[in-house]
Amino acid sequence: MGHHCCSKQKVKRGLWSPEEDEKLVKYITTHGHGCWSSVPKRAGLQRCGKSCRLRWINYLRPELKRGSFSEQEERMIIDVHRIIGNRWAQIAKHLPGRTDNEVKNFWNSCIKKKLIAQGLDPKTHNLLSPHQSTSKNNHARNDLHIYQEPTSIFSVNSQMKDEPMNTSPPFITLPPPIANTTSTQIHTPFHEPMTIPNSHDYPNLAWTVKDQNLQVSFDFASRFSIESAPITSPPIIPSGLGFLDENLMWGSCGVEPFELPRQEEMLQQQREKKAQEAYEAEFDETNKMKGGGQEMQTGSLFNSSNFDLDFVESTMSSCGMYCNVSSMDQFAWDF
DNA sequence: AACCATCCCAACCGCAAATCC
DNA sequence: GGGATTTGCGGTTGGGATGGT
Repeated sequence: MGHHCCSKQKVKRGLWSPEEDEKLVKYITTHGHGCWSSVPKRAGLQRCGKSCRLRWINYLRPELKRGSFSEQEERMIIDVHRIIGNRWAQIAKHLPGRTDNEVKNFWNSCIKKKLIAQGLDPKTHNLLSPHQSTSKNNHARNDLHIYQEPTSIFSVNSQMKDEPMNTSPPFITLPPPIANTTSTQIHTPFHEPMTIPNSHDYPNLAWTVKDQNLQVSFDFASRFSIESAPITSPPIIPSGLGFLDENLMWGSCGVEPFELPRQEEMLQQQREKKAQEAYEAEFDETNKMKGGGQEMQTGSLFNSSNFDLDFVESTMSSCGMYCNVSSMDQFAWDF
């Protein structure tokens, strides 16, 4: 069984020796890695390029943080995993100095067990049914105050990921939003506490908003937010669309959950106004055509047969947001 | 002390996406 | 455009470390 990248050479496998580490570090710090498949030869190592890459990324990079995970890190992993599942590389991006492998190992060896002990299914974060969890486990759940009972939307999310797309996917249709009556202060890692309208109508709604510079997830149930990159452009959420991962989009309760950093405020207002105008203009022009002539009403459910998903994508992209709805079969839309 | 079971994590594997030519 | 190569990812494994008997 050979390696594609180095089938001719005989390659060493298994644990790396300190000498090999030294060679690799020395080579990469002076020359950079370049093409990984050429690294072993140039660095004088009898390894395959893939192995070198892995060793560097997971162990030798100077920016790596070693040692055990902090409580905040653990919490972050659980929170993000709840939304995006086993996407370790994505999760690791929220934890500076940690690798996907490290996060995955930590999950498998530690967090998974904790969740099970707390009566939660580590895959779905749903409560385990009584026959799945022991009485001892149920008892342990009493300690659990940070994990809310998981939401329907997460169940839907995981089902959609697991099921082939040619089956009829589960979906939710959100009722029309009710006027906001109260508001909630939430803390974000990137600016001062913000006020958002409460989401009483959709207490379990979660979403991820993405653009090139920002990825924020917000879960109304557990009230957390995360940041993966500095904000340099404003998040704009036209007409209350919410995202769950890049492939899933759900109508939201029609609130814009983010304020911008003060220094961005002016710029943001301009962008938002412009984007909103563009969006409205485009919508006015095309909604009848694209929407199959149907009147779009709050809470309407659309699918690929009566609505042009490209239109959604282009609309979102005109607002500077990344969105891939091609795998979606249907979604709800609030106006 | 010896044996065994379990845990943990570095490393491997196969696959898919991205990139190159 | 398409085959070859490279890169990146998630699942899995092997073996050393640790704990229990």
